[in-house]
Amino acid sequence: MTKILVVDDDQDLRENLVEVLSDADFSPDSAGDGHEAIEKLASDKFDLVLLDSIMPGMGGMETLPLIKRKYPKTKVIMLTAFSTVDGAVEAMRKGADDYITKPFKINDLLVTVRRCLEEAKFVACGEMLNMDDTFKCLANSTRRKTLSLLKEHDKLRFMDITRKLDINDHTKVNFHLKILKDAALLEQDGRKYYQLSAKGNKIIECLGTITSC
Amino acid sequence: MTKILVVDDDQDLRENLVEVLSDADFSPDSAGDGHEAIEKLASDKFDLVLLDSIMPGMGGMETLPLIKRKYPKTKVIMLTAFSTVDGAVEAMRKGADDYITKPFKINDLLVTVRRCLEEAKFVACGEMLNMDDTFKCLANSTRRKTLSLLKEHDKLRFMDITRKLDINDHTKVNFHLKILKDAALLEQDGRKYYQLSAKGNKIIECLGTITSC
DNA sequence: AATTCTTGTGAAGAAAAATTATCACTTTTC
DNA sequence: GAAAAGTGATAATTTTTCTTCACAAGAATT
Repeated sequence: MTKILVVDDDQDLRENLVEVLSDADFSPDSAGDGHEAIEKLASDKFDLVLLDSIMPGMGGMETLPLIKRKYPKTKVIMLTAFSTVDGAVEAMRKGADDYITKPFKINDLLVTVRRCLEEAKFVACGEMLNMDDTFKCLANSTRRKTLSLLKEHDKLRFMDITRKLDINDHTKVNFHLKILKDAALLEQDGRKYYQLSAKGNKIIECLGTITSC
Repeated sequence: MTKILVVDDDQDLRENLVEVLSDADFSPDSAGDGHEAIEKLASDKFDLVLLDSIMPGMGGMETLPLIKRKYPKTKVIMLTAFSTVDGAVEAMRKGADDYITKPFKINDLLVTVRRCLEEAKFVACGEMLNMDDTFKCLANSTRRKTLSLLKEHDKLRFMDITRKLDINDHTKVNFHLKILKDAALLEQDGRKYYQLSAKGNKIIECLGTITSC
């Protein structure tokens, strides 16, 4: 059952939303401010949070980055009464997955909620890919260098890679290229040029972030 | 030199922005619509794109996802005359890094541009140096599980980890914990509780991103 | 107070996996 | 036809992981 946490200081709205979400076959819970939301999230796993941006105590704008840091997979939709473009942009920059202004039609909210969850599902299925191979691949510096070479020069041939890596034994490079290919981090086009796959590209992106800490 | 591409159908604004950006020590170029922008991006590497959302031909909203798919590292700031919350949210969802409504003060634009570029610099700076231990660490699924356990429950004791991993031989867990400690991904407090180090925390965050591609 | 159980740590050798070196071969290019 | 590019398989080597034993500190039990 998909669990949704409703965070709003307006008790009426909260109860109303909980009821609507229940009717829509979700499993909702609610919190009255940011602190309570953090507590609920710590004790229970939620798929999505509906977060009011302005609340007494800890508001949604402060809570949002905390939630996203600790539970990046949990989707967050911001709700707000006073809608400004700046506010919306700020919320999205802080990691909100969507943004809805009050008053809203229940149906619009449900549409947004479902869309968010669909995206989550899409992401989750990618997780099925065995990450083990991916990480095993990345454990080797020759292979990491190969990936970053291919990031820089979009396409390279076998011997180009060998020379750029400054490795005299070309069969050794071949060995590593095969492993990279098996992990689907790179692929070959018709002319035997090696290039990063979509997955390889993403990985390389993430590598940048990791490497800079 | 930081290269910026200004994409707007209004020639006056375009020339104006190019001049301002030049004065601010950037290296600007410009395009009159989405197609032209794509062409310029293909032939030249840009660090940032200022993209008008509404243009004859191909508008910014269509161009944005194309740019972001092909050049994920290139920052994109959307510019738009008719500002609606929905429009801003849509742009951010499509991968814009920021959003500015016209008319804007030149200074505000420069502030936004510089902030975007700072973030880019942070991501880009890392070369793959002495990350070897870190990646070797992550290559093992037991260790990855350990890290994510510690992400969930902030602190854990040795035997807690052993049981949660469902491993009967505790010395095996000890072996992996030592490796994690050596790689500075986790640390122990005075009461022998294991917890993620700052580095470990960052890695775990990245892990989330990697896992979802 | 002695002992038993649980927790926690370390280390050496065995087993498994990853990496390298070597050889053998095909295809492409000049 | 010779040189270079490219691929694959196998044995040797190195690294990683697992197993087993050994030991110490603290809590709980007798």
